[in-house]
Amino acid sequence: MNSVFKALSDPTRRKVLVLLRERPMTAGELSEQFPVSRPTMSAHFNVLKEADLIDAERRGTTVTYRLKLTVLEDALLGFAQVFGFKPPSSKEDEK
Amino acid sequence: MNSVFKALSDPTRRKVLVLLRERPMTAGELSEQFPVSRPTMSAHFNVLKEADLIDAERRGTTVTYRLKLTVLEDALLGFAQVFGFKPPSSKEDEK
DNA sequence: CTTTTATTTCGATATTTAGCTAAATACAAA
DNA sequence: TTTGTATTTAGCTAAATATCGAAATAAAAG
Repeated sequence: MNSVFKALSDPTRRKVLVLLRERPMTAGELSEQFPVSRPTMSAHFNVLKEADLIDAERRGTTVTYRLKLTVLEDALLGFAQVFGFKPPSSKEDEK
Repeated sequence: MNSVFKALSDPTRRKVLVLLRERPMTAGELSEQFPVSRPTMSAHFNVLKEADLIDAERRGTTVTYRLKLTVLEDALLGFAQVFGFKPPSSKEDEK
């Protein structure tokens, strides 16, 4: 859980997670969204992998990253629960 | 919000927040709970103050720190909501 | 006014982190 | 098998962070 919070402490990495929320994306696609070099992005992907927040699958020359939602959810909600936070009710819930 | 996640990235600081969840505590009381020096703890308190997660009140020679729950809640649940996490239903909720 | 107690600031050091460029690797295609 | 494309690794620097002991500050007590 420490590694998860460490991973979340960088805004670039948080944004990567948000992007992956929609669909898996390749290292290249992700890198395009940020004003930093590809090696730097690769290092960020590694931190996220170490924290088990994403996983990687190689297909030919490309590597596709996928969000591991449950790990993120457990860390975030687990910590939130310690403080007794209730989530805001969304429109979705009310349907 | 970046400063909040930065603040949460250190286990000592997360534990300080957990301790303050029960009641406000002085710098000294908090420091006793950790195997680091008082100056180091003071630096951690500063990071938490910068992130607006705690506030300080001086009474005589002691300084009492208090958790600012709403700031923590907004950051945590705000981020969780981006991912559509629903919090686990607690026994409390069901009462 | 001097001493004691609680806490913070200062100054130094060690470690970690984010970033870069250049080089290496892994495949696919020609 | 050479070339091209995608990505990672290596090696580096600069900046940020965590830590310490010693000194400074703030307030109360004697």
